[in-house]
Amino acid sequence: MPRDSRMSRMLHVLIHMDRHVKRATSEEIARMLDTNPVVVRRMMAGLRDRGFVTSEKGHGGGWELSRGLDAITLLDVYRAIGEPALFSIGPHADHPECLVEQAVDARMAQTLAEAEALLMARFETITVADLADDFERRFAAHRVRNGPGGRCASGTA
Amino acid sequence: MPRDSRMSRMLHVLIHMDRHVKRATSEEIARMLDTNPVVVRRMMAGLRDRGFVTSEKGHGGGWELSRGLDAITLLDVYRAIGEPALFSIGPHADHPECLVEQAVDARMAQTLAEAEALLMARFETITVADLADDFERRFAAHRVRNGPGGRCASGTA
DNA sequence: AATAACGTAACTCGTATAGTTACGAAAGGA
DNA sequence: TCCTTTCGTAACTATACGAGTTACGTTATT
Repeated sequence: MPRDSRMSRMLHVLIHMDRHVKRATSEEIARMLDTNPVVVRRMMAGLRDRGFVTSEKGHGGGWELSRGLDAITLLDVYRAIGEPALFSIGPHADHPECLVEQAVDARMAQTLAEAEALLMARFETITVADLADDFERRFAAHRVRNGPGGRCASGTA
Repeated sequence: MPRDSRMSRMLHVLIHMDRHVKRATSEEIARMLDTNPVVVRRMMAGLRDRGFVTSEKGHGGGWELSRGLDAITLLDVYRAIGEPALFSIGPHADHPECLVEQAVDARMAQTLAEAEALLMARFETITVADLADDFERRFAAHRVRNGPGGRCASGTA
């Protein structure tokens, strides 16, 4: 399993906030993600700084969406969590002056950059609302199979 | 710097073996990569198992290319080192039954798979000989700037 | 005031590559 | 035969970074 799951987890949270909980504390979100409130605050700080969610302290506080899911792209979320490294493979400058190493690493960098550009282009096109629609389709199919039930098959949020 | 540099390093070694050293011990290769002979043997074991290089024990032993660089693609090398994980981002199954999580992770997986397919297609197209040609062009330009000199600007191999 | 919540620093944990040590096996030379 | 060179490999340590945890401060509501 890849080491960095922040993007996936933040998307998960945003959809739950839109569909199910409206305002949620870090504690509640932590239960959705099966983790700790501190991890949640850390991951969501960037989303707050960029205006996708707001946080309120004190009684009745918590997190709230500050715009519609159709106004948040996957690229927005990727940037909000700090644009973490995409690839786990890459160069390692053993002898930076070696022209062989330079040639190899330049091609590797260029090739990875193409893949990165593709990913960024996709991320820019897909909104969180698109993912929420995917969820609705799965949910409809789920109701056909299992009959009417809770809003989330997991019962956790 | 990405954590896994095996592919880049193996490409570097293959080109040096073709152009400069023909037969090299793990010790010599370790110096090219500024590392340890054991690390070299570990990384090259897969290349040997797939027939791209041979290893000989004892006096006068070492590593040797067993085919031309134009018969080795980047995909061959990627596979030979064990097809390591490409991406450092991805899902994290917190609540596998949650339909929201499923929807998010399915899209993420699909998008990453597209980028992976692009990379694999590129890797399949590019041969190590292409990288060696890149090196030759850099070397020619280097000689124009600095006059005739050693075969490798680093002097390390 | 007391309580509920976020904000954040600082530390530990998990995991995978990289690096190191140690030792065995094989090949060739003296 | 014995010694040296070299690969093969297990096992351990070092490093890096996201994730998880603890602790404590701040703010807002009751």
